[in-house]
Amino acid sequence: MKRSEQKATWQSIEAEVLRRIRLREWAPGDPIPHEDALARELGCARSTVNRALRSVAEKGLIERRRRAGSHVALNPVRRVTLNIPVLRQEIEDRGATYGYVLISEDHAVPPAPIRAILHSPPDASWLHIRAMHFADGKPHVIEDRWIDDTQIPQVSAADFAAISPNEWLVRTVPFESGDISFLAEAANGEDANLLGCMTGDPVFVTERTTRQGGRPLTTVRLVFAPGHKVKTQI
Amino acid sequence: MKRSEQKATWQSIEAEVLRRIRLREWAPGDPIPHEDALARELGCARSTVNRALRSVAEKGLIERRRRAGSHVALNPVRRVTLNIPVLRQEIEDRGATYGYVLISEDHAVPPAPIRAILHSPPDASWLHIRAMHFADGKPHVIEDRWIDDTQIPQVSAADFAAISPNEWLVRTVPFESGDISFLAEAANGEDANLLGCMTGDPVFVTERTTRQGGRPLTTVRLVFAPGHKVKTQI
DNA sequence: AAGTGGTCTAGACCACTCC
DNA sequence: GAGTGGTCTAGACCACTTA
Repeated sequence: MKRSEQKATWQSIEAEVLRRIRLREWAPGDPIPHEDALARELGCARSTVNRALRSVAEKGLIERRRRAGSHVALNPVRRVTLNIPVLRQEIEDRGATYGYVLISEDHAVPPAPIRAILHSPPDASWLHIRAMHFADGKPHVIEDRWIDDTQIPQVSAADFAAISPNEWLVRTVPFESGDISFLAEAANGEDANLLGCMTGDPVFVTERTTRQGGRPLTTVRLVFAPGHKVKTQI
Repeated sequence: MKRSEQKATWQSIEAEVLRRIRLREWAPGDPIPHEDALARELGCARSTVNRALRSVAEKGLIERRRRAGSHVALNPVRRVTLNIPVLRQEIEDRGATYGYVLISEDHAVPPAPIRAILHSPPDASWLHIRAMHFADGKPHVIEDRWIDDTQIPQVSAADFAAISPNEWLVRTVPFESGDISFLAEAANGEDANLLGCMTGDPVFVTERTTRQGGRPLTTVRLVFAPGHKVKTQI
C-alpha cells in the first residue's frame, strides 16, 4: 500500500478496515491490530486510526475495550438510524399540504396502562390532548397525548388549537431522554372513524415517552392511517 | 467559567452547548459562535470544540456548513438508532429458546412487486426461501426471502435446513448498503396459519433490501407474530 | 477572495481493565 | 502493574462555500 498515495484520510482507513473484515482477513471474534500498529502499517497518525476505528465501532462491526484491544464483533448488529421529524415537517417534506385539527383538550386521570408508563398515582390528573394531522386534506395520523403540566407550567400558555402538541413540545420543552416503540395494531372504532378506515384495519402505531431527569414529561401515541410506511437506509 | 476546573472534555463542551440551545440562549436559526471563539471562551483547543460540535450536529440540533458557520437547527429532528440483530440473537437475548424451520426452498420468478424492488427482468429466476423462526416454541416471525444466486454463488453450499438465510447471509455475505421499511399489515391466510393467528390480524412487517455495488443481492420480508414491538431509546 | 469547518499530525497524559 | 483505547493540545493545511 505504499504507492503514490494522497494523504491517508480517516475515511480511507475505515474503508480498508471494513474491507479486511468483509473479506474475513479479520474474522469474527479475532482481535485486530492495535491502533499503533495500524498507524505504522498504514502510514498515518494514531489519532487518524482512532477516528476510523471509532466509526467502525459505531457501526457495530468491532468492539473496543481498553487494555483488551479491538475485536471483530461476533454478532454483527445492524444499526439503523431513523429520522423522526416533527409531523408537520414530515408531511411537508413529501410535498403535501399540512393540516391540523385539535379534537379535545382536558384534564383527566389516565387509564391504567398509561399510568403504568408514567409511573403516575391512581388519582393524578394529567393534561390530555387529542388531535389530528392531515396530509393534503387526508387523515394522516392521530396524536393522543398526556402531558404533566405540573412539570411544564408554560403549557397553559400554549394554544393547541393553533399549534400541535407535537410541534409545541419540540420547540419549547427541552428533553433529556425517552423511549420509542413501533407496533402494529387493529384500528378501534374511534380511530377508524377519525382515519376514515374500517374498524380492525391494521394501523402502524408509535408510542413515545419523553423524560427529564428520569421523570416522564409526556407520553404520546401516534396512530397512522393504513398504508403508512417508515423507511430508512442502512 | 474560569473557576477551579478540571480539564475541559469534549463531553463537557457538548453539555454546555446543549444547555445554551435548550435555554434558548442560542435560539433556533441563530448562528452559534465559531469554533475558534468557543475554544477561546471555554478554554480548550479548537479540535475539542470540533469534536463536541460534531456530536451535537449528529444529534440533529445544529447544522454545520463550511464558510457559513454553525446554526441552531430550525427543525430539530429526533434521530433514533435501532439495533437490528440476527433473529436468533434477538430471541436469545430475551432469554427465550430459539427455534428454526425451513418451509420451502426453490427457484422461481418473483411476483411483480418484488421484481420491481429487485429491478429484475420479467423472466429472471431467483432463489426463493421461506422459513420460520420460533421463540420458546411459539411462532415469532416468517422469513420470506429472495436471493440473487448468480451474485452469491456460495449460496448453493448453504444448508438452509440447518441455518436460516438471515443468519447465513449476515455471516457470509458482505453488503454495502440497503434500505428498510416498517409497516403494519393484515395477516393473509397463509401467514395467519403459520403464525397461529387469525386472518386479518394486524402484523408488524419489516421489508429489507440489501445491495452490493448498487445491485440488489437479496430482499426479505419479515412478518412478525401479533403483539411484536420494536423498542428503542432516544 | 476569504473565512469556516474538516482533517491530519506528533506528542502527551489519563482511565480503564485485564492479567 | 502494565498495556490499550480515550482524549487533549497546538499547529498546520485543505476543501468547500458564500460573500
